[in-house]
Amino acid sequence: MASNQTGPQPSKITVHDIAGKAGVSQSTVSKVLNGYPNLRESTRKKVLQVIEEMGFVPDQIARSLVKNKTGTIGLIVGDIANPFFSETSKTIIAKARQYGIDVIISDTDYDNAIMQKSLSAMLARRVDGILVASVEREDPNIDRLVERKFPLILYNRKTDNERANYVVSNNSSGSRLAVEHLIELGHTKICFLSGSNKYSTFHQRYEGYKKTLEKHGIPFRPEFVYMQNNPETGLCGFIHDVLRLEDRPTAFFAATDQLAIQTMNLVSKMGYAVPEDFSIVGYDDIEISSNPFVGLTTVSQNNRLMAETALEKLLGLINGDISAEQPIQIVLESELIVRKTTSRARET
Amino acid sequence: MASNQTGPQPSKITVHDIAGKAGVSQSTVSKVLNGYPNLRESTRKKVLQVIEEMGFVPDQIARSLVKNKTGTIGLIVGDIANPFFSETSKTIIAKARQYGIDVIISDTDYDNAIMQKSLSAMLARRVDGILVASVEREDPNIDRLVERKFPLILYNRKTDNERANYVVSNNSSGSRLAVEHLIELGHTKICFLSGSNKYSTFHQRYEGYKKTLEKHGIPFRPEFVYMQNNPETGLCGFIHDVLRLEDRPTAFFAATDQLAIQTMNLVSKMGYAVPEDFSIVGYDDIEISSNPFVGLTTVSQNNRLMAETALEKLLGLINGDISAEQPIQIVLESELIVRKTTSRARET
DNA sequence: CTGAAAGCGCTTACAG
DNA sequence: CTGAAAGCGCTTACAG
Repeated sequence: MASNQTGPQPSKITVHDIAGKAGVSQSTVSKVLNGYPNLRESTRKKVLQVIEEMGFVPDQIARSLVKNKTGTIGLIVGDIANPFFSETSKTIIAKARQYGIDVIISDTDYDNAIMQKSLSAMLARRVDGILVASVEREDPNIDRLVERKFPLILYNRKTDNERANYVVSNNSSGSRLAVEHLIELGHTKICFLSGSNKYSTFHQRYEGYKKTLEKHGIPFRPEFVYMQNNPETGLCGFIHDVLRLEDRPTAFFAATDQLAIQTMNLVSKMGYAVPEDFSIVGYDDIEISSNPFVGLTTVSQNNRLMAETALEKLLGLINGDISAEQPIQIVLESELIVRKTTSRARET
Repeated sequence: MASNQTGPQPSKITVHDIAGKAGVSQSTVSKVLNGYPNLRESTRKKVLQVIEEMGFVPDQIARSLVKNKTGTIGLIVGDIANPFFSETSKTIIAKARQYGIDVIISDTDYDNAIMQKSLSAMLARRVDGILVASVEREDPNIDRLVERKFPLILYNRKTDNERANYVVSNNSSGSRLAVEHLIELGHTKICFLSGSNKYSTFHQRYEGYKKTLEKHGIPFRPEFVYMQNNPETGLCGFIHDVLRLEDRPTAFFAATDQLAIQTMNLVSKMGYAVPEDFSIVGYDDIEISSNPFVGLTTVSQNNRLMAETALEKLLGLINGDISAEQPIQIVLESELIVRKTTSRARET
């Protein structure tokens, strides 16, 4: 009976208190709480009334312990300040709330060590399932969860593990859309600007770029490819170098809107005009891109659908509506949005 | 002994299993887990080894139940897709992780009903404390928590409740910076564009705008103020109306970068140039604003500091390092960042 | 239709 | 230095 140091904290009222006031047993209170059917209507009423009067809210921690289910899921993103992640998180959080489930969020900053820690913290906290928005193509921690058949859905990026559940968009065909648009405009010297190959998204966008060139009989040129692990540092140097080439590019296809916008900034600082001197296509259709001041031509993924699908499948897995035997593997199509950063190539 | 429907889920290993293998009692295992000092070094070693071997991770749910502490906090934002909220969330999530505490996130979409539900869900889930990034000036649910002295820190926006803990920036002086900059450039006909008055941020920015005009002997004109509850809908109409006035404004001070950028778009569509025809100042310094294509002059809050301070204070409250007797009320200063959307007024 | 009892997986006095 | 026991706040068979 130590005095509570936080002061007049209304000392927790429990199912036991309700039972007392209502003149029933704990079990009965619990049964009304859980919608148990065979209860006399009058006792249900009475209990409900006392609960209301005392403002009782059952303790989810205790409930979780016995039910072996917490009503929480984990959400792991690469960078919540990146619009793609925050927009999909918003969808997931809103939808989860509708189902009464809470989300524990983690931001890995694309760091494997943090990913691992987040995963194990979430498991220790007994989340019912996990959504991962950014994995590398190889990730042993994810493999372990897949093997255990722990409810897990990767979205946006997937691992190479063939048994993993994922909801991604068709990055290869997205690239094809972008590159063919450029080709139709008469461009043949097209640079590819991208993030690291260790992510399936960039890997596939890169493959799509190469295949599309090949399909149209355009030679692939390694010196036209920028695919740094650290996309922020070297872009400026790359652009300068590639523009110094005798046979320089007339167009840039960036695997990311952020990269596309940086490129726009760089070339305008160098005195060039977009799209007059260079056509630029991005990928992602983040919010800024549609801003009239930017007007970036880009490949748009259906973020909302991706996030909703991922959550829906996860919940299905959790409550057993969906069998965990067959991996869930969903590929969404993307579309090209033509705005004002692309135009006909000057020299054909 | 029902067969587990999820299959070869490695049936949960407990402190009891560890105790068995290590030849000690549960209590002892628990003691090494909790760093209890008086233990023979050899038994500690032994237990640690078994834990390692079996890959045992203690169940946080069970631990939370008995410790009456969950190691989680709640984070409530108005709109995670808004850069201000996602950037501050990132800071909070990262810092919380360093302390080993998990964050349950909620996005209210500025809806009071969702706010209330989020709050009670978090309490039921027994979070150790709550951070709220967007409250209205009046909020009875918050008042109740304040009265109970539940660990709670408001940041960015605060309620009118004088006992509430908060970390905000000085919105009034931020406005003064913006308006005086415009006045120095020779502007006297300055519009104020803002979100709803029901938020302390906008309320104070509005007050700052009015006071600064007054201080400089410039008459306040109600027709120059746009302060809709729904900022997205009516801006276009307002701009058109105000520009049709005989004595029309030469500058716009927007209480939000988003509003400022929308205004830039609107007036450019109408054929005007910024800053030649109109000067525009924003508030927030979101990422796009520094983009060379936008180059918005704006008031910058120290988001990172605000978020860090809020979390730090919350943790202090939770572990009792900070007394809950005196409200924690911190006001951070902001600065003006002059870029290229403001210039000298044409007609003086 | 209702209640007594056991138990979820831990921790914490209390004894020894 | 270590263990037996009680308990955190619920739910769930099992009896009746």
